[in-house]
Amino acid sequence: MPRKTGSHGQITGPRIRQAALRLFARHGYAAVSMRQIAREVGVQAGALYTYTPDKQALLADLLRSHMAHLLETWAAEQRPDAPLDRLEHFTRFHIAYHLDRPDEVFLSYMELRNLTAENFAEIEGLRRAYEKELEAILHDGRAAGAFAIADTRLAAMALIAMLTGVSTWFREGGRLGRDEIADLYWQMVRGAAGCAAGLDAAAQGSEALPPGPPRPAAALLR
Amino acid sequence: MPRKTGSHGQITGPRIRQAALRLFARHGYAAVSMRQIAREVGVQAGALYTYTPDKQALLADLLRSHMAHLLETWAAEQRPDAPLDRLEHFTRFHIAYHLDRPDEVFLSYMELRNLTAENFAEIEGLRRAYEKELEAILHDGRAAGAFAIADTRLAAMALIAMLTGVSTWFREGGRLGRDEIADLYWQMVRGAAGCAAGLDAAAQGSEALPPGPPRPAAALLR
DNA sequence: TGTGCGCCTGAACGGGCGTTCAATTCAAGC
DNA sequence: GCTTGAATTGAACGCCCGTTCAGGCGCACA
Repeated sequence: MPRKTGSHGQITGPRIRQAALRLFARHGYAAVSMRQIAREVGVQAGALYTYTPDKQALLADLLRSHMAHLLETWAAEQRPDAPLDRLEHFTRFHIAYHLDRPDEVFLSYMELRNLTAENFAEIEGLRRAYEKELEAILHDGRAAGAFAIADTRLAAMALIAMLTGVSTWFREGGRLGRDEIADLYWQMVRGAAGCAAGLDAAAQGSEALPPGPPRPAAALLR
Repeated sequence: MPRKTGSHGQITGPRIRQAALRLFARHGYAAVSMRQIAREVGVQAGALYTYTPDKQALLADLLRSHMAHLLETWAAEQRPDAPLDRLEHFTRFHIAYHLDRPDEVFLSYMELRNLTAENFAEIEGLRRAYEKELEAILHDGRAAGAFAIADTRLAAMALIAMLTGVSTWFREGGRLGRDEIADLYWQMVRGAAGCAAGLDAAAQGSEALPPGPPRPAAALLR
């Protein structure tokens, strides 16, 4: 069983996945060819098939491992007990995780439709599991009287959509830093959850950034 | 100038746009061929080029007319004066408009990256204009002391992301009706804006759908 | 009834697609 | 230094792509 140390297999495999992730996220699954991916890796197109059975499996693997890693990372977090703290924890975790992985996030939201039915069902299941994590927080918090939420399922979908949206406009080095953004989103999430402390804290927030003088709203983000 | 009444030009043109919209939204711009569009219309591929200079212009036209129509429709709305009413009006308008046009919405969010730089700049400008409409509401409302919003630009992006997200999970005939959905989203928007009346109304909302007994959260939407 | 033209066909163009595979390279183990 | 087998090449397969264009059809007008 020769050829172990000098073997490129341990290197080329990840490089292919990395190149595919970048290109799929930038141009879309259907618009990227296997030859483009191979060129990015510095290899001929045929070599890709040592590492993936086909293009579809390459996409499915990327989405599956992104969702699995998200769930694992979330599961490994230390969780607070109080309803409000749990919600804040989820909010800040979600934003930080998504800001760190713009390509993965983009891919996971855009390319679900390019999965075969079987792969779609699997990835969709992982996404549901993540949504259920937030829904459980909302549900428990409501039962404890901490949140005023009429429908926890819809609220979970709405909040995740709001939070994930950050990665569509965030640019490194833009007007707002990561911590600032997390603070601002948390303020809105708290309010949307109808939590009792929301108003006071929001008032504090708008003191920190005074509401009176209309700051120039044009030269904004990106 | 013969051939007027029996001319198919008035029919085929719109049919091409309609077919392209449906197919682009379902499968993605890059994954749909001109031949597929033509087949859907019942015509040969070459005939498409009587109505569009190329595939890119077809996409750009669809996105441009969607955004333009959105802005026109919004401009034609009767607008209330009070900050809270303005925000509610925008919220319900946005949800109703987007629920009625799932394909257009999907396309406008997914295919921006497939536009040429020139087309992208134009469509992006229209989208900015729409975002500015919400931002103005938030800005004025904050100045009037009705909202507790630290950053109106971020808040506008966050709220639009949240509201637009409805079209990713809404299915006709699902668990929640349109009016119910609009009510629930409005409740969350009001809270996120930190508006003073938010808490009371949210409490009312969770009376209407009692928070106590954990309703089955599984057989949910779609 | 003939003419003009809007509309559409159907074939063709050059090129890129996903995938396969025999042949080659080359380092590790014997 | 020979064997072995993983890694990779490069050519080939059949197919579909976006786009062009000469030609023909059929209706409104003269």
